[in-house]
Amino acid sequence: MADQRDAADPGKPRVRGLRERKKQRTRNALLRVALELFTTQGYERTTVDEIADAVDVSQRTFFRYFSSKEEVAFTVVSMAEARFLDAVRARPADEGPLTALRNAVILAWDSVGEAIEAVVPMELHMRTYRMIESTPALLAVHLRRSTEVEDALAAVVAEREGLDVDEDPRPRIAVAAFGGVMRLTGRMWGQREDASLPAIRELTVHCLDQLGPALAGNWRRPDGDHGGTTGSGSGVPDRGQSPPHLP
Amino acid sequence: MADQRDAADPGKPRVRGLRERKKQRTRNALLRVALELFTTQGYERTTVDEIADAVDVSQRTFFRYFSSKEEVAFTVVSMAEARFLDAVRARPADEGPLTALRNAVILAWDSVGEAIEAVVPMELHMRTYRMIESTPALLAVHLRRSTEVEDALAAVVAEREGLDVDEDPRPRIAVAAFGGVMRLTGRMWGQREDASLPAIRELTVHCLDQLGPALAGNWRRPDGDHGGTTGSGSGVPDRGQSPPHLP
DNA sequence: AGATTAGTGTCAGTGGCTGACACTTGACGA
DNA sequence: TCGTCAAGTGTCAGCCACTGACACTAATCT
Repeated sequence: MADQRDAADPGKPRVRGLRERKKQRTRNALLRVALELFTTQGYERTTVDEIADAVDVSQRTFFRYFSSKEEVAFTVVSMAEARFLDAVRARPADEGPLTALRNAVILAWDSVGEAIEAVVPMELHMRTYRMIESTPALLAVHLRRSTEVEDALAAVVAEREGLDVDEDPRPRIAVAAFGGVMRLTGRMWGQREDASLPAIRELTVHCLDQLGPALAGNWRRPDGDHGGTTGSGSGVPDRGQSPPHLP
Repeated sequence: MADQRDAADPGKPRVRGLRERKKQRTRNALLRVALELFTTQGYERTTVDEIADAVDVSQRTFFRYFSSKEEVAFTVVSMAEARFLDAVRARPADEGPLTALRNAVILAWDSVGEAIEAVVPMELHMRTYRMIESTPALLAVHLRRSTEVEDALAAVVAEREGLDVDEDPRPRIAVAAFGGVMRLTGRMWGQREDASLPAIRELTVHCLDQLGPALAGNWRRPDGDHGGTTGSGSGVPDRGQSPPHLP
């Protein structure tokens, strides 16, 4: 989104005026205080007035920095999402869709880690993530935001494969399945003790590796492996006809 | 949820008192008026006062029937979800997970249709669904509700297969992938002209049938048709190793 | 008919969020 | 250096979703 450096910019004086710095400081203070309060008292039990008072600005000012109470909760998550999207776009064109997604998500964790740490301590972000997952109102928004990412993702995948997103449903379907697994991963991450970067990566890989098997026929035989899961009309009623006994 | 008939109850006098009937009438009036206003003026531009006034009750009364403005928008959707869950539970035990889900969703549409029509005209419900999909605040809630359904679904699937939902991730993953496709289907339905029951069924089947292929290796070959879509490790990257060149 | 109680209206108050307007304080040219 | 300009902020008034408390009306029960 907003890039730090300007066109004519030598060394690294990212200061660009007192005004700018003050703004940055206020914004960051609001962000940290908000997340701190959210994660300790709970999201609903924290009022915007409280956050504003703690930073010693008016409520009105809070809303000039963040368009809503929700937005501040997702500030850091947004950054991570943007990084991931970039990572997918950077994948070599010869990788298949799911391979590219998979590799991107694995690699992105590092870059994401840095970016986060530059704004809030990693530990605070993890607490925030857990809070989002366990607060219904925020979880709802989180899921909607995720589908927006998935939309962008589908567009990228479609272009890589030379398809039209609105013609061929496969990009969207693949991304939807992938997204489902990623959300599940996120949830498991939130419940875990070990939230280190390697652990996250491993968990991600583990879950993604089971996407294929999970969709294969029956699971009772350890590795029964039937040809077509749903595609080939093996155990499936043909063409949506012949509904077995009505209820 | 609330069942209509009592223990000792002959013919079909579902009246059980004037009070009860009045309540039912008020609730239904609030529901219809709300959906009508939402779909014509938009959700955000409709105030609870407006709804209450139109039914000639106080705002306070509205909130005694519906715990929030959102809830009234999802009343009918809830019913449909409940029907679908029942349909899955009713599937014979010998069907595989995805087959059962697929057959259930196909069959459920009929039963769902009746149930809806008993409360609001089908046409109003369809407009409502479109509104939910196109109103960010409602879409968010819709997605969260969907994941709750998916959770219940995962539990059912796990039990059918004799697995523990918290041990084996496959039920959740399969349901997540399925859910992703269903959400996509819902979205496509909302955008379509033809919203008839057969059309919905066909669309559903079509999308579900592509879940397997979409996850299979590469799509550039028109019908590479790998025997085991994803089950056989054909197009799927091998075991999560070898992340290509680091950034 | 009278006692009971479910259902409702009224009122006052909280919290998220917005528009309008006046004031303070960095930025910048003369 | 000083005044001008405008960005950033505080204050105030107000809308809307939602809630608790309490009094009142009317269906139900005895």
